[in-house]
This record gives sequence, C-alpha cells and structure tokens, in this order.
Amino acid sequence: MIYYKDKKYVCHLDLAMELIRGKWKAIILCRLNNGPKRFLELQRMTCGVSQKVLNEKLKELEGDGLIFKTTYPEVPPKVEFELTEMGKEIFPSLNLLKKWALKYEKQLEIQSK
Amino acid sequence: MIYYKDKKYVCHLDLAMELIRGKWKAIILCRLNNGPKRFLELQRMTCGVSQKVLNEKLKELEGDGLIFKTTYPEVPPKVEFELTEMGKEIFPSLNLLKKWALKYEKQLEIQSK
DNA sequence: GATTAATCTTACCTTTGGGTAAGTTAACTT
DNA sequence: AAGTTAACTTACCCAAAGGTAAGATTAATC
Repeated sequence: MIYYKDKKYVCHLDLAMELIRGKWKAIILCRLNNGPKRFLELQRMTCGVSQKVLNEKLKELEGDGLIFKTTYPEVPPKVEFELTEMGKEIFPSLNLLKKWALKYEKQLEIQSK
Repeated sequence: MIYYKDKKYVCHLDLAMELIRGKWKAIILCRLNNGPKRFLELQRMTCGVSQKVLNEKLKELEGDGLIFKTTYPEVPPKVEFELTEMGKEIFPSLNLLKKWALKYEKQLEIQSK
C-alpha cells in the first residue's frame, strides 16, 4: 500500500495508472512527445477535447510533474506545454501499449474509418 | 479515428487505454500474470475491490478478450480466471509503467506504509 | 433444518469525468 | 468603438465509475 497526495494505491502500477487516468491524458502526453505545443495546437491535434477538459488535464499533468508550461508575455497570450524528464520517460510504456493494440487490431475487430 | 464496439477512439493508444480503464483493470491483469486465479483469491490479492466491481471488471476484460474463465461444476462453485494470449502480451507495457513509477518514487514523494 | 461455502446479482447512493455554452482578459487591427 | 485573438474560467448538466449492503444459488456439513 502506497500513498500519494493523501490518497492510497495498492501498488506502483495503480498509481502510475492514476497519473494517466481519463480519456485524454495518455493522448496528450503522446502528442507532446515530439516537442512543445501550444494550447490550441494541442486541442486541434486531439480532435474531441473540449477546452475545459483540456485545461483540467493539462493542470493535472503539470501538478504531477509530467509537463510544464511556459507563458510568453504577449497579447493574445502564447503558452507552450512541454514534457518534463519524467513525462518523457513514460512514453516507452505508452508506445508499447499502442503497439499492443495495433498487433491485436484484427482480433479486436477494430474498424478504421 | 478508429472504431471499436460502436465507440470511436482518436488512436490505438486511446483504445488500449480504454481496455484497461478504471481503478482495477490493470491491477487485475497484473495479478493474473503468474497463473490463473479464483474469484475470491483475486479479491483478496487486490485489497479494496468490492465483489460487484470485481465482477464487472472481470466481465469487461473477458468481453474484450483479455481473460477467459473456466467454471468447474462444483458446489460451492469454483471459477478460475486466466489471461488469454492477448492478455499476456499487454503485461510488458504495464510492467514498464510500474517501473516508471518506481523510478520516480522519490520525486513524486510517494509514501510507503 | 440451519450453517457454510464461493460466485454472482440487485438496489441504491455518491463521486468523478466529461460535455456544451457562455463569459473574461487585454492588446492589436479595422 | 467594434471585432479578433489565445488562453482560460464558470455555470450547468448528464453519464459513468465505484462503493455498500443485501439477496440468490445449491450441495455438503453440522
């Protein structure tokens, strides 16, 4: 049993899953893997996220130390989101997951449209 | 954009995450990695799951082809849950995730109790 | 005939996640 | 002065996730 931010988890995998929990976090991390991105750029890359949720998720990822943001003092504002070292290092596992899904694409009867 | 069971996903990672979404699925898969387990055995191994939720999750995992169950015609019933080939092959990515969390244990200020 | 056993179900409730739609900010453009 | 822009924020809503507690099953055992 381990604790993180006053919540308990049954093991490290449990916690790791918590950090990327939800519809969008893993996708966001994946999108950030090839360089920093601006807010709207990120939103366009992940068609379907609402601004509200994207903001929430980015804040959570930042709060957990997976990404950081740079705010440029311009108007209209320019903000860039970037992976931290820890954020970069989670990519291999996400990539393996992706490859796994690709491998079993036929068996799962995934339809590409 | 891909489709699986009439729902759409932005990419294969999105779908893979869906298959292990929720508080318990990844943990269950991990527990099953060293051999088949009975229902109550699984529940005791993952302290905290309610019977209801464990049942739901096992059904979902079965429905997605990650595990299968064998029911022995006894009373009281004996049921064993086991990883399919696809289920076994997701383990490396989960294990990598776990190692990642272990690596950043100090930085995340995880408390072991 | 009541108890125990393991698996699964049902009813009910609360929390969380994510969606839409609209508003805010502040400087630059027209 | 009104419109445009990027990045948030806020109010509101609905669906999904997960929890507790209780019940169903059914043969063997006490």
